[in-house]
Amino acid sequence: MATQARIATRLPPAERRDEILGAAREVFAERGYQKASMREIARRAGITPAALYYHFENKEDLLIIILEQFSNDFYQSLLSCVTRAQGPEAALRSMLRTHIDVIGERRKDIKILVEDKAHIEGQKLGSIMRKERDILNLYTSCLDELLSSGRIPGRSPTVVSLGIIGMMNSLYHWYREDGPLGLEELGDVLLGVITGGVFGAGDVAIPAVTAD
Amino acid sequence: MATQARIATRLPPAERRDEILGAAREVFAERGYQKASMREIARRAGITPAALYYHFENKEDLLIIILEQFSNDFYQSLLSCVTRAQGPEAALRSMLRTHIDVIGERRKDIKILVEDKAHIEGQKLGSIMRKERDILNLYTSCLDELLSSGRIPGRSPTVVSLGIIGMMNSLYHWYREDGPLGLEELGDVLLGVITGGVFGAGDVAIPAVTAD
DNA sequence: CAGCTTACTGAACGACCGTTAAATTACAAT
DNA sequence: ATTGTAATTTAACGGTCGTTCAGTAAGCTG
Repeated sequence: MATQARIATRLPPAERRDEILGAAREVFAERGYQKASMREIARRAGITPAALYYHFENKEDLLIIILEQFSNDFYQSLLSCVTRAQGPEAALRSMLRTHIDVIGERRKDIKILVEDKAHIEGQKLGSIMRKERDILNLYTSCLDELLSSGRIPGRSPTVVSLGIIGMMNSLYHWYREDGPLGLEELGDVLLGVITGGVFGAGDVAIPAVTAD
Repeated sequence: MATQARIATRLPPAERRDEILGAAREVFAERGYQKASMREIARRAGITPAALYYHFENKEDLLIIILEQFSNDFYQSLLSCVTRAQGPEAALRSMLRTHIDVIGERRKDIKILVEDKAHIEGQKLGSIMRKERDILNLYTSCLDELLSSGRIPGRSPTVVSLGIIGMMNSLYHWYREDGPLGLEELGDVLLGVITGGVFGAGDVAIPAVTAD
């Protein structure tokens, strides 16, 4: 009811920026970018709409910063899987686990990335889509290696990667923290399907060299 | 430049309705429901914004009708796969193929369903989500049968189904009609991954009873 | 041709939106 | 205490949106 304190407690720009970005992430994820209003973002950040424009250029700027931040983090997480893993097979497994973890931890971000990236106009969209392409390439080069060493059948790595990413990302639609299955169990199931298929046993039954 | 003919040629309501729904489908798919304007829909339908309200209640009404139509069609297509197939395994394969075909033919509809259904408020949303649940159930009961007859490993059919649907639906994001691979080839790859997994041979290598 | 219904138009209303300019306050340094 | 500046507010502009309503033209019926 009360419209809060008359004036916002003054904050160093870095902190205020973070609070605004946090509020924007929430509102974007809840309402979608188009329906999200600057007034609502400001309200949640505890400041006036006009104050947003002291810290950011405009609404699209908020979206861009959120998505660049997230897609970079996401890429780095997956990259470190490849770096640390011994061989493409272990790398693939590690990436899938990490992918699921990231979606669990940052569901709002991935929803915004998938559903609202299209509303970015101009060159900034390119930079984000390039990062997405980089993520795709992490999967495809993994599959390329497995393919050329004859450990997987000859299917288009790009299409397989896109399919995998599609399945992983679909998690944000239906995963509920209070659901019957935890993230790890969901990971077991999806990882099993991707590695072994519906009819295969998944992790257990892979006729691979590097099985544990 | 020219704002078109002064007055729209008079049309029987059924035809006009279809034209409006077609225009709405296009604009919703291109811009997203929130950014789609009634003025733009009217422009493409060749009539005045006000005329929309002679045929439909409001903007949300357009969305609801489009999505109810599509989700019903979608459900019926998948249901007929189950009906016609002999046994759950053939049914699953048939459903996957049909799923891919539907996405190829009605990419706009599925995009609207996935991205904009959340903007429907009230009881109508329930009816659409119920149809989506029905679609999910077609997959899960298929997997249930396979599970209870011991032909697939014991993974949660619901989670597997959601994963499958997620992978299938992701097609609408990246499938391009003028891309290097046709829909059928994409279907081969995805069906292979789902049935046999990344490491398995897919269709070919299934140790199943009803193989063709 | 007259009259009635049906499909559509023209014009506007009120609401909300992103954004900006100028005024104002909070705070650190002096 | 005073000043200077950095952070925020107040107030408003221009624009677009969904929607409404009174009027108008089209086309069938007699």
